[in-house]
Amino acid sequence: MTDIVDELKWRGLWAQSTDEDALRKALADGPVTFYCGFDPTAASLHVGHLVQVLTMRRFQQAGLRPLALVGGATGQIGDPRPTAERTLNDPETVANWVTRLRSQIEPFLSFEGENAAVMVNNLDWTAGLSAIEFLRDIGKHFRVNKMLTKDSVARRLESQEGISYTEFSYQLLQGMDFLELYRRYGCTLQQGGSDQWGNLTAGLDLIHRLEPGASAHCVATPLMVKADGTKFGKTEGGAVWLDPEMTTPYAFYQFWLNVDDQDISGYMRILSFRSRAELEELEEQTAQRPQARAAQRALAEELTTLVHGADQTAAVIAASKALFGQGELADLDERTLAASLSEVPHIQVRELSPVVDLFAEVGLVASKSAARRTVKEGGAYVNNAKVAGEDAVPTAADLIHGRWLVLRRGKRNLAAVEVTGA
RNA sequence: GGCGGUGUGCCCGAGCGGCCAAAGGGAGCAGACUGUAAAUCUGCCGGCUCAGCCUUCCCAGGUUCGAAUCCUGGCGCCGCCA
Repeated sequence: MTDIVDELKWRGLWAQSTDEDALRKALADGPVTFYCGFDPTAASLHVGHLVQVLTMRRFQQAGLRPLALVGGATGQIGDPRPTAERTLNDPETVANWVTRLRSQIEPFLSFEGENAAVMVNNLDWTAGLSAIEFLRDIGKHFRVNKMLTKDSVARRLESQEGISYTEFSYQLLQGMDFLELYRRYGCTLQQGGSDQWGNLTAGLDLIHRLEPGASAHCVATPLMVKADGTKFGKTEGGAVWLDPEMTTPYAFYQFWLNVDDQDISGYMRILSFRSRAELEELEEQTAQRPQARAAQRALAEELTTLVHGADQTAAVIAASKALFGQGELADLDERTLAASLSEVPHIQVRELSPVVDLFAEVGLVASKSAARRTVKEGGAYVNNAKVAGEDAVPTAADLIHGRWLVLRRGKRNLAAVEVTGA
Protein backbone atom coordinates (compact mmCIF):
# COMPACT_ATOMS: atom_id res chain seq x y z
CA MET A 1 0.00 0.00 0.00
CA THR A 2 1.22 3.44 -0.80
CA ASP A 3 1.90 5.82 1.98
CA ILE A 4 -1.34 7.45 3.15
CA VAL A 5 0.17 10.91 3.19
CA ASP A 6 1.36 10.62 -0.39
CA GLU A 7 -1.95 9.13 -1.36
CA LEU A 8 -3.92 12.01 0.12
CA LYS A 9 -1.60 14.53 -1.45
CA TRP A 10 -1.99 13.01 -4.89
CA ARG A 11 -5.72 13.12 -4.48
CA GLY A 12 -5.64 16.77 -3.57
CA LEU A 13 -6.95 16.02 -0.12
CA TRP A 14 -4.04 17.57 1.70
CA ALA A 15 -4.64 21.28 2.01
CA GLN A 16 -2.31 21.76 4.92
CA SER A 17 -1.00 20.09 8.02
CA THR A 18 1.08 20.76 11.05
CA ASP A 19 4.72 19.60 10.99
CA GLU A 20 4.58 17.05 8.20
CA ASP A 21 7.77 15.20 9.06
CA ALA A 22 6.61 14.71 12.63
CA LEU A 23 3.24 13.49 11.41
CA ARG A 24 4.78 11.03 8.96
CA LYS A 25 6.97 9.71 11.71
CA ALA A 26 4.02 9.26 14.05
CA LEU A 27 2.10 7.40 11.37
CA ALA A 28 5.07 5.14 10.73
CA ASP A 29 5.67 4.44 14.40
CA GLY A 30 2.37 2.86 15.17
CA PRO A 31 -1.37 2.95 15.02
CA VAL A 32 -2.63 6.48 15.29
CA THR A 33 -6.04 7.43 16.60
CA PHE A 34 -7.58 10.42 14.86
CA TYR A 35 -10.83 12.29 14.98
CA CYS A 36 -13.05 14.41 12.85
CA GLY A 37 -16.02 16.38 14.12
CA PHE A 38 -19.43 17.10 12.63
CA ASP A 39 -21.80 19.63 14.09
CA PRO A 40 -25.52 18.90 14.02
CA THR A 41 -26.69 22.17 12.53
CA ALA A 42 -29.23 20.46 10.27
CA ALA A 43 -31.15 17.21 10.14
CA SER A 44 -28.75 15.70 7.64
CA LEU A 45 -25.23 15.83 6.31
CA HIS A 46 -24.88 17.27 2.82
CA VAL A 47 -22.53 16.54 -0.06
CA GLY A 48 -19.93 18.92 1.29
CA HIS A 49 -19.48 16.63 4.29
CA LEU A 50 -18.57 13.74 2.04
CA VAL A 51 -15.00 14.97 1.85
CA GLN A 52 -14.60 14.51 5.59
CA VAL A 53 -16.48 11.27 5.86
CA LEU A 54 -14.67 9.67 2.96
CA THR A 55 -11.30 10.90 4.11
CA MET A 56 -11.98 9.27 7.47
CA ARG A 57 -12.72 6.09 5.59
CA ARG A 58 -9.39 6.35 3.78
CA PHE A 59 -7.54 6.87 7.03
CA GLN A 60 -9.23 3.87 8.55
CA GLN A 61 -8.40 1.71 5.57
CA ALA A 62 -4.82 2.82 5.99
CA GLY A 63 -4.87 1.43 9.51
CA LEU A 64 -5.68 4.46 11.64
CA ARG A 65 -8.42 4.32 14.26
CA PRO A 66 -11.25 6.80 13.64
CA LEU A 67 -13.21 8.68 16.25
CA ALA A 68 -16.28 10.21 14.68
CA LEU A 69 -17.46 13.08 16.80
CA VAL A 70 -20.96 14.43 16.42
CA GLY A 71 -21.08 17.59 18.43
CA GLY A 72 -24.08 17.53 20.70
CA ALA A 73 -22.46 20.40 22.59
CA THR A 74 -20.83 22.43 19.83
CA GLY A 75 -23.99 22.02 17.77
CA GLN A 76 -25.83 23.98 20.42
CA ILE A 77 -23.37 26.84 20.16
CA GLY A 78 -22.52 27.16 16.48
CA ASP A 79 -19.25 27.71 14.74
CA PRO A 80 -19.06 31.39 13.75
CA ARG A 81 -19.75 31.87 10.11
CA PRO A 82 -17.99 34.79 8.46
CA THR A 83 -21.28 36.31 7.36
CA ALA A 84 -23.72 36.26 10.21
CA GLU A 85 -24.62 35.04 13.66
CA ARG A 86 -26.47 31.74 13.74
CA THR A 87 -29.89 31.17 15.20
CA LEU A 88 -29.69 28.84 18.16
CA ASN A 89 -31.48 25.51 17.93
CA ASP A 90 -33.08 24.10 21.02
CA PRO A 91 -31.34 21.19 22.76
CA GLU A 92 -33.98 18.61 21.85
CA THR A 93 -33.68 19.43 18.18
CA VAL A 94 -29.91 19.20 18.33
CA ALA A 95 -30.10 15.89 20.18
CA ASN A 96 -32.35 14.54 17.48
CA TRP A 97 -29.98 15.69 14.78
CA VAL A 98 -27.07 14.07 16.60
CA THR A 99 -28.82 10.74 16.30
CA ARG A 100 -29.51 11.26 12.64
CA LEU A 101 -25.99 12.32 11.75
CA ARG A 102 -24.49 9.40 13.61
CA SER A 103 -26.53 6.95 11.61
CA GLN A 104 -25.47 8.69 8.42
CA ILE A 105 -21.78 8.48 9.26
CA GLU A 106 -21.73 4.92 10.54
CA PRO A 107 -22.01 3.14 7.16
CA PHE A 108 -18.79 4.75 6.01
CA LEU A 109 -16.70 3.37 8.83
CA SER A 110 -15.98 -0.06 10.22
CA PHE A 111 -16.81 -0.69 13.86
CA GLU A 112 -15.02 -4.00 14.00
CA GLY A 113 -11.42 -5.15 14.05
CA GLU A 114 -8.30 -3.77 15.61
CA ASN A 115 -8.91 -0.22 14.53
CA ALA A 116 -12.66 -0.20 15.02
CA ALA A 117 -14.19 3.23 14.81
CA VAL A 118 -15.82 4.85 17.81
CA MET A 119 -18.64 7.37 17.81
CA VAL A 120 -18.21 10.12 20.36
CA ASN A 121 -20.20 13.12 21.50
CA ASN A 122 -18.72 16.19 23.10
CA LEU A 123 -21.82 16.63 25.20
CA ASP A 124 -20.40 13.77 27.28
CA TRP A 125 -17.62 15.93 28.68
CA THR A 126 -19.32 19.30 28.65
CA ALA A 127 -22.80 18.57 30.04
CA GLY A 128 -21.54 18.21 33.59
CA LEU A 129 -18.96 20.94 33.39
CA SER A 130 -19.66 24.09 35.35
CA ALA A 131 -19.07 27.49 33.86
CA ILE A 132 -16.48 28.19 36.53
CA GLU A 133 -14.59 24.99 35.82
CA PHE A 134 -14.72 25.70 32.13
CA LEU A 135 -13.37 29.20 32.50
CA ARG A 136 -10.64 28.12 34.92
CA ASP A 137 -9.53 24.86 33.30
CA ILE A 138 -9.96 25.70 29.65
CA GLY A 139 -10.48 29.42 29.27
CA LYS A 140 -7.29 30.28 31.10
CA HIS A 141 -5.24 28.72 28.34
CA PHE A 142 -6.70 30.79 25.56
CA ARG A 143 -5.43 34.25 24.76
CA VAL A 144 -8.14 36.56 23.52
CA ASN A 145 -5.55 38.39 21.46
CA LYS A 146 -4.94 35.26 19.47
CA MET A 147 -8.58 34.25 19.32
CA LEU A 148 -9.37 37.57 17.70
CA THR A 149 -7.05 36.85 14.83
CA LYS A 150 -8.90 33.71 13.72
CA ASP A 151 -10.27 34.38 10.31
CA SER A 152 -13.96 33.81 10.98
CA VAL A 153 -13.81 35.91 14.13
CA ALA A 154 -11.83 38.68 12.51
CA ARG A 155 -14.28 38.97 9.67
CA ARG A 156 -17.20 39.10 12.01
CA LEU A 157 -15.56 41.84 14.01
CA GLU A 158 -15.32 43.90 10.86
CA SER A 159 -18.93 43.26 9.97
CA GLN A 160 -21.89 45.33 11.08
CA GLU A 161 -23.31 42.49 13.07
CA GLY A 162 -20.33 41.71 15.22
CA ILE A 163 -20.15 38.43 17.08
CA SER A 164 -21.77 37.09 20.21
CA TYR A 165 -19.79 35.79 23.15
CA THR A 166 -21.47 32.46 22.52
CA GLU A 167 -20.00 31.98 19.10
CA PHE A 168 -16.74 33.57 20.09
CA SER A 169 -16.37 30.78 22.64
CA TYR A 170 -16.74 28.07 20.04
CA GLN A 171 -13.05 27.57 19.55
CA LEU A 172 -12.60 26.79 23.22
CA LEU A 173 -15.14 24.02 22.97
CA GLN A 174 -13.59 22.47 19.90
CA GLY A 175 -10.16 22.84 21.41
CA MET A 176 -11.34 21.05 24.50
CA ASP A 177 -12.68 18.22 22.34
CA PHE A 178 -9.25 17.41 21.00
CA LEU A 179 -7.80 17.50 24.49
CA GLU A 180 -10.50 15.22 25.88
CA LEU A 181 -10.12 12.75 23.03
CA TYR A 182 -6.39 12.75 23.58
CA ARG A 183 -6.92 11.93 27.23
CA ARG A 184 -9.68 9.39 26.72
CA TYR A 185 -8.57 7.64 23.55
CA GLY A 186 -5.00 8.71 22.95
CA CYS A 187 -6.18 10.63 19.92
CA THR A 188 -3.24 12.49 18.38
CA LEU A 189 -4.55 13.66 15.03
CA GLN A 190 -7.44 15.87 14.08
CA GLN A 191 -8.80 16.01 10.59
CA GLY A 192 -11.05 18.76 9.30
CA GLY A 193 -11.84 21.15 6.49
CA SER A 194 -9.33 23.88 5.79
CA ASP A 195 -11.91 26.44 6.89
CA GLN A 196 -11.61 24.81 10.31
CA TRP A 197 -7.88 25.31 10.55
CA GLY A 198 -8.10 27.74 13.41
CA ASN A 199 -10.29 25.39 15.39
CA LEU A 200 -8.07 22.42 14.65
CA THR A 201 -4.96 24.12 15.90
CA ALA A 202 -6.75 25.54 18.92
CA GLY A 203 -7.05 22.00 20.24
CA LEU A 204 -3.52 21.19 19.28
CA ASP A 205 -2.18 24.14 21.26
CA LEU A 206 -4.26 23.14 24.24
CA ILE A 207 -2.88 19.60 24.25
CA HIS A 208 0.69 20.81 23.94
CA ARG A 209 0.13 23.22 26.81
CA LEU A 210 -1.56 20.84 29.20
CA GLU A 211 0.06 17.53 28.30
CA PRO A 212 3.81 17.98 28.44
CA GLY A 213 5.60 15.73 26.04
CA ALA A 214 2.51 15.01 23.99
CA SER A 215 2.80 15.10 20.25
CA ALA A 216 -0.36 15.82 18.30
CA HIS A 217 -1.10 16.85 14.75
CA CYS A 218 -3.67 18.37 12.46
CA VAL A 219 -4.46 17.87 8.83
CA ALA A 220 -6.89 19.90 6.77
CA THR A 221 -8.70 18.86 3.64
CA PRO A 222 -9.46 21.42 0.95
CA LEU A 223 -12.83 23.01 0.49
CA MET A 224 -14.80 21.74 -2.47
CA VAL A 225 -15.05 24.55 -4.98
CA LYS A 226 -16.46 24.99 -8.43
CA ALA A 227 -14.62 26.31 -11.45
CA ASP A 228 -17.25 28.93 -12.08
CA GLY A 229 -16.84 30.33 -8.59
CA THR A 230 -20.30 29.49 -7.32
CA LYS A 231 -20.89 27.51 -4.19
CA PHE A 232 -20.37 23.76 -4.28
CA GLY A 233 -23.22 21.50 -3.28
CA LYS A 234 -26.13 23.74 -4.10
CA THR A 235 -28.80 23.22 -6.69
CA GLU A 236 -31.99 25.14 -7.31
CA GLY A 237 -33.62 23.19 -4.53
CA GLY A 238 -30.94 24.22 -2.06
CA ALA A 239 -28.31 21.98 -0.53
CA VAL A 240 -27.86 18.43 -1.72
CA TRP A 241 -28.43 16.27 1.35
CA LEU A 242 -27.53 12.69 2.09
CA ASP A 243 -30.92 12.02 3.64
CA PRO A 244 -33.18 10.46 0.97
CA GLU A 245 -36.18 12.25 2.41
CA MET A 246 -34.50 15.60 1.92
CA THR A 247 -32.83 14.94 -1.41
CA THR A 248 -34.09 12.01 -3.44
CA PRO A 249 -31.50 9.46 -4.55
CA TYR A 250 -32.46 10.40 -8.09
CA ALA A 251 -31.63 14.05 -7.47
CA PHE A 252 -28.44 13.03 -5.68
CA TYR A 253 -27.35 10.97 -8.69
CA GLN A 254 -28.27 13.74 -11.08
CA PHE A 255 -26.27 16.23 -9.04
CA TRP A 256 -23.08 14.33 -9.69
CA LEU A 257 -23.97 13.53 -13.26
CA ASN A 258 -24.21 17.26 -13.96
CA VAL A 259 -20.81 18.21 -12.55
CA ASP A 260 -18.93 20.65 -14.75
CA ASP A 261 -16.22 19.05 -16.93
CA GLN A 262 -13.69 21.38 -15.41
CA ASP A 263 -14.42 20.11 -11.93
CA ILE A 264 -14.99 16.42 -12.42
CA SER A 265 -11.39 15.22 -12.39
CA GLY A 266 -10.66 17.01 -9.17
CA TYR A 267 -13.84 15.72 -7.55
CA MET A 268 -13.03 12.18 -8.62
CA ARG A 269 -9.67 12.28 -6.94
CA ILE A 270 -11.11 13.70 -3.77
CA LEU A 271 -14.16 11.50 -3.48
CA SER A 272 -13.65 8.28 -5.43
CA PHE A 273 -12.11 5.12 -4.08
CA ARG A 274 -11.04 4.01 -7.52
CA SER A 275 -7.38 3.30 -8.11
CA ARG A 276 -5.02 5.87 -9.45
CA ALA A 277 -4.86 4.05 -12.78
CA GLU A 278 -8.63 4.03 -13.12
CA LEU A 279 -8.87 7.67 -12.26
CA GLU A 280 -6.24 8.61 -14.79
CA GLU A 281 -8.09 6.61 -17.40
CA LEU A 282 -11.31 8.48 -16.63
CA GLU A 283 -9.50 11.81 -16.73
CA GLU A 284 -8.23 10.88 -20.16
CA GLN A 285 -11.75 10.06 -21.30
CA THR A 286 -13.04 13.36 -20.02
CA ALA A 287 -10.38 15.13 -22.04
CA GLN A 288 -11.08 13.13 -25.19
CA ARG A 289 -14.84 12.79 -25.15
CA PRO A 290 -16.26 15.17 -22.58
CA GLN A 291 -19.78 14.78 -23.96
CA ALA A 292 -19.83 11.14 -22.91
CA ARG A 293 -19.34 12.21 -19.30
CA ALA A 294 -17.78 8.91 -18.37
CA ALA A 295 -16.22 10.36 -15.24
CA GLN A 296 -19.44 12.01 -14.11
CA ARG A 297 -21.30 8.74 -14.56
CA ALA A 298 -18.67 6.80 -12.69
CA LEU A 299 -18.60 9.20 -9.76
CA ALA A 300 -22.37 9.52 -9.62
CA GLU A 301 -22.75 5.77 -9.52
CA GLU A 302 -20.04 5.26 -6.94
CA LEU A 303 -21.26 7.92 -4.53
CA THR A 304 -24.93 7.07 -4.90
CA THR A 305 -24.06 3.47 -4.11
CA LEU A 306 -22.09 4.46 -1.04
CA VAL A 307 -24.83 6.71 0.26
CA HIS A 308 -28.03 5.02 -0.89
CA GLY A 309 -27.04 1.45 -1.67
CA ALA A 310 -26.68 -0.60 -4.84
CA ASP A 311 -30.37 -1.31 -5.41
CA GLN A 312 -31.39 2.29 -5.16
CA THR A 313 -28.55 3.24 -7.46
CA ALA A 314 -29.56 0.76 -10.11
CA ALA A 315 -33.07 2.18 -9.96
CA VAL A 316 -32.03 5.78 -10.41
CA ILE A 317 -29.64 4.92 -13.24
CA ALA A 318 -32.41 3.07 -15.02
CA ALA A 319 -34.76 5.97 -14.43
CA SER A 320 -32.23 8.46 -15.75
CA LYS A 321 -31.71 6.40 -18.87
CA ALA A 322 -35.40 5.97 -19.48
CA LEU A 323 -36.38 9.56 -18.87
CA PHE A 324 -33.50 11.12 -20.78
CA GLY A 325 -33.50 8.54 -23.55
CA GLN A 326 -34.06 9.41 -27.15
CA GLY A 327 -37.09 7.20 -27.64
CA GLU A 328 -40.73 7.95 -27.14
CA LEU A 329 -41.93 7.86 -23.58
CA ALA A 330 -44.97 5.93 -24.74
CA ASP A 331 -42.68 3.22 -26.03
CA LEU A 332 -41.43 2.44 -22.54
CA ASP A 333 -43.23 -0.47 -21.01
CA GLU A 334 -45.41 0.44 -18.10
CA ARG A 335 -43.27 -1.16 -15.42
CA THR A 336 -40.14 0.66 -16.53
CA LEU A 337 -42.01 3.91 -16.80
CA ALA A 338 -43.67 3.54 -13.42
CA ALA A 339 -40.40 2.61 -11.76
CA SER A 340 -38.61 5.54 -13.37
CA LEU A 341 -41.25 8.03 -12.46
CA SER A 342 -41.26 6.88 -8.87
CA GLU A 343 -37.70 8.24 -8.68
CA VAL A 344 -38.72 11.79 -9.53
CA PRO A 345 -41.15 14.03 -7.68
CA HIS A 346 -44.62 12.74 -8.34
CA ILE A 347 -48.19 13.19 -7.23
CA GLN A 348 -51.44 11.32 -7.65
CA VAL A 349 -54.57 13.08 -8.75
CA ARG A 350 -58.13 11.93 -9.26
CA GLU A 351 -58.72 13.88 -12.40
CA LEU A 352 -56.81 16.08 -14.78
CA SER A 353 -56.47 19.78 -14.16
CA PRO A 354 -54.80 22.55 -16.17
CA VAL A 355 -51.10 22.11 -16.86
CA VAL A 356 -50.28 25.19 -14.83
CA ASP A 357 -51.94 23.71 -11.76
CA LEU A 358 -50.18 20.40 -12.19
CA PHE A 359 -46.76 22.03 -12.45
CA ALA A 360 -47.36 23.90 -9.24
CA GLU A 361 -48.85 20.96 -7.38
CA VAL A 362 -46.01 18.61 -8.17
CA GLY A 363 -43.52 21.24 -7.02
CA LEU A 364 -41.76 21.76 -10.32
CA VAL A 365 -42.38 25.48 -9.82
CA ALA A 366 -43.03 27.54 -6.73
CA SER A 367 -46.41 28.95 -7.72
CA LYS A 368 -48.94 29.08 -10.48
CA SER A 369 -47.55 32.42 -11.53
CA ALA A 370 -44.16 30.81 -11.93
CA ALA A 371 -45.78 28.00 -13.89
CA ARG A 372 -47.38 30.51 -16.22
CA ARG A 373 -44.05 32.20 -16.76
CA THR A 374 -42.41 28.91 -17.54
CA VAL A 375 -45.07 28.13 -20.10
CA LYS A 376 -44.78 31.59 -21.58
CA GLU A 377 -41.03 31.18 -21.86
CA GLY A 378 -41.44 27.90 -23.63
CA GLY A 379 -39.83 25.86 -20.89
CA ALA A 380 -42.74 23.65 -19.95
CA TYR A 381 -43.25 20.21 -21.42
CA VAL A 382 -45.81 17.48 -21.01
CA ASN A 383 -44.67 14.10 -22.28
CA ASN A 384 -41.74 15.80 -24.00
CA ALA A 385 -44.03 18.06 -25.98
CA LYS A 386 -43.84 21.78 -25.41
CA VAL A 387 -46.89 23.21 -23.69
CA ALA A 388 -48.51 25.63 -26.11
CA GLY A 389 -50.49 27.98 -23.93
CA GLU A 390 -51.04 28.97 -20.33
CA ASP A 391 -54.54 27.57 -20.37
CA ALA A 392 -53.62 24.16 -21.74
CA VAL A 393 -55.40 21.23 -20.14
CA PRO A 394 -54.23 17.67 -20.73
CA THR A 395 -56.85 15.20 -21.86
CA ALA A 396 -57.24 11.51 -21.26
CA ALA A 397 -55.63 10.95 -24.65
CA ASP A 398 -52.41 12.46 -23.32
CA LEU A 399 -52.06 9.87 -20.59
CA ILE A 400 -49.32 7.36 -21.16
CA HIS A 401 -50.52 3.87 -20.45
CA GLY A 402 -53.78 5.47 -19.49
CA ARG A 403 -52.52 7.02 -16.28
CA TRP A 404 -49.21 8.87 -16.48
CA LEU A 405 -48.15 12.34 -17.43
CA VAL A 406 -44.47 13.24 -17.53
CA LEU A 407 -43.94 16.91 -16.72
CA ARG A 408 -40.70 18.67 -17.43
CA ARG A 409 -39.43 22.17 -16.76
CA GLY A 410 -36.43 23.18 -18.78
CA LYS A 411 -34.14 20.43 -19.88
CA ARG A 412 -33.76 18.34 -16.84
CA ASN A 413 -36.36 19.01 -14.20
CA LEU A 414 -38.76 16.11 -14.32
CA ALA A 415 -41.85 15.20 -12.38
CA ALA A 416 -44.79 12.91 -12.84
CA VAL A 417 -48.50 12.92 -12.38
CA GLU A 418 -50.42 9.71 -11.92
CA VAL A 419 -54.14 9.84 -12.57
CA THR A 420 -55.72 7.30 -10.29
CA GLY A 421 -59.43 7.71 -10.70
CA ALA A 422 -61.62 9.54 -13.14
C1' G B 1 -27.63 52.71 31.74
C1' G B 2 -26.81 57.22 28.22
C1' C B 3 -26.29 59.02 23.18
C1' G B 4 -26.50 58.06 18.08
C1' G B 5 -27.64 54.92 14.03
C1' U B 6 -30.31 51.16 11.54
C1' G B 7 -34.33 47.30 10.04
C1' U B 8 -36.67 47.13 2.25
C1' G B 9 -38.37 41.38 -1.98
C1' C B 10 -33.41 34.81 -1.75
C1' C B 11 -28.73 38.11 -0.60
C1' C B 12 -26.55 43.09 -1.08
C1' G B 13 -28.70 47.64 -1.75
C1' A B 14 -31.52 52.55 -3.79
C1' G B 15 -35.91 54.62 -2.55
C1' C B 16 -38.69 63.60 -3.07
C1' G B 17 -46.01 61.38 0.86
C1' G B 18 -48.79 60.03 -4.66
C1' C B 19 -45.97 58.30 -11.27
C1' C B 20 -43.70 51.86 -5.95
C1' A B 21 -44.80 45.41 -6.48
C1' A B 22 -40.76 49.18 -5.20
C1' A B 23 -34.00 51.49 -9.03
C1' G B 24 -29.34 48.79 -9.42
C1' G B 25 -26.22 44.51 -8.57
C1' G B 26 -25.64 39.33 -7.26
C1' A B 27 -27.82 34.61 -6.98
C1' G B 28 -31.67 31.82 -9.42
C1' C B 29 -35.06 30.23 -13.60
C1' A B 30 -36.24 29.79 -18.87
C1' G B 31 -34.99 30.28 -24.26
C1' A B 32 -31.09 30.03 -28.19
C1' C B 33 -26.29 27.26 -28.85
C1' U B 34 -24.63 22.35 -26.74
C1' G B 35 -23.50 17.12 -24.17
C1' U B 36 -29.12 16.51 -18.84
C1' A B 37 -21.61 20.61 -19.48
C1' A B 38 -19.07 25.63 -19.50
C1' A B 39 -18.96 30.39 -21.82
C1' U B 40 -22.07 33.83 -24.47
C1' C B 41 -26.60 36.40 -25.96
C1' U B 42 -32.01 37.21 -24.82
C1' G B 43 -36.11 37.14 -21.54
C1' C B 44 -38.07 36.35 -16.61
C1' C B 45 -37.62 36.80 -11.45
C1' G B 46 -44.46 38.58 -4.76
C1' G B 47 -49.35 36.12 -5.47
C1' C B 48 -53.98 35.30 -8.02
C1' U B 49 -59.92 33.75 -10.73
C1' C B 50 -53.65 37.92 -14.72
C1' A B 51 -54.74 43.79 -20.08
C1' G B 52 -57.47 43.51 -13.76
C1' C B 53 -57.13 42.48 -8.72
C1' C B 54 -54.80 41.11 -3.96
C1' U B 55 -50.88 41.01 -0.15
C1' U B 56 -45.84 43.16 0.87
C1' C B 57 -40.96 47.30 2.53
C1' C B 58 -39.42 44.53 11.36
C1' C B 59 -44.39 44.66 14.53
C1' A B 60 -48.72 47.50 16.41
C1' G B 61 -51.23 51.93 16.33
C1' G B 62 -51.83 57.05 14.30
C1' U B 63 -51.69 61.53 10.80
C1' U B 64 -53.39 62.01 5.56
C1' C B 65 -57.88 61.84 0.14
C1' G B 66 -53.23 58.82 -0.16
C1' A B 67 -47.30 56.17 3.53
C1' A B 68 -41.95 51.80 2.31
C1' U B 69 -41.50 57.12 2.86
C1' C B 70 -44.36 61.49 8.46
C1' C B 71 -45.70 60.65 14.03
C1' U B 72 -46.17 57.38 18.61
C1' G B 73 -45.10 52.87 21.05
C1' G B 74 -42.75 48.18 20.80
C1' C B 75 -39.00 44.56 19.08
C1' G B 76 -34.28 43.29 16.74
C1' C B 77 -29.48 44.72 15.29
C1' C B 78 -25.02 48.08 15.12
C1' G B 79 -21.70 51.86 17.04
C1' C B 80 -19.80 55.26 20.69
C1' C B 81 -19.78 56.55 25.81
C1' A B 82 -20.55 55.02 30.96
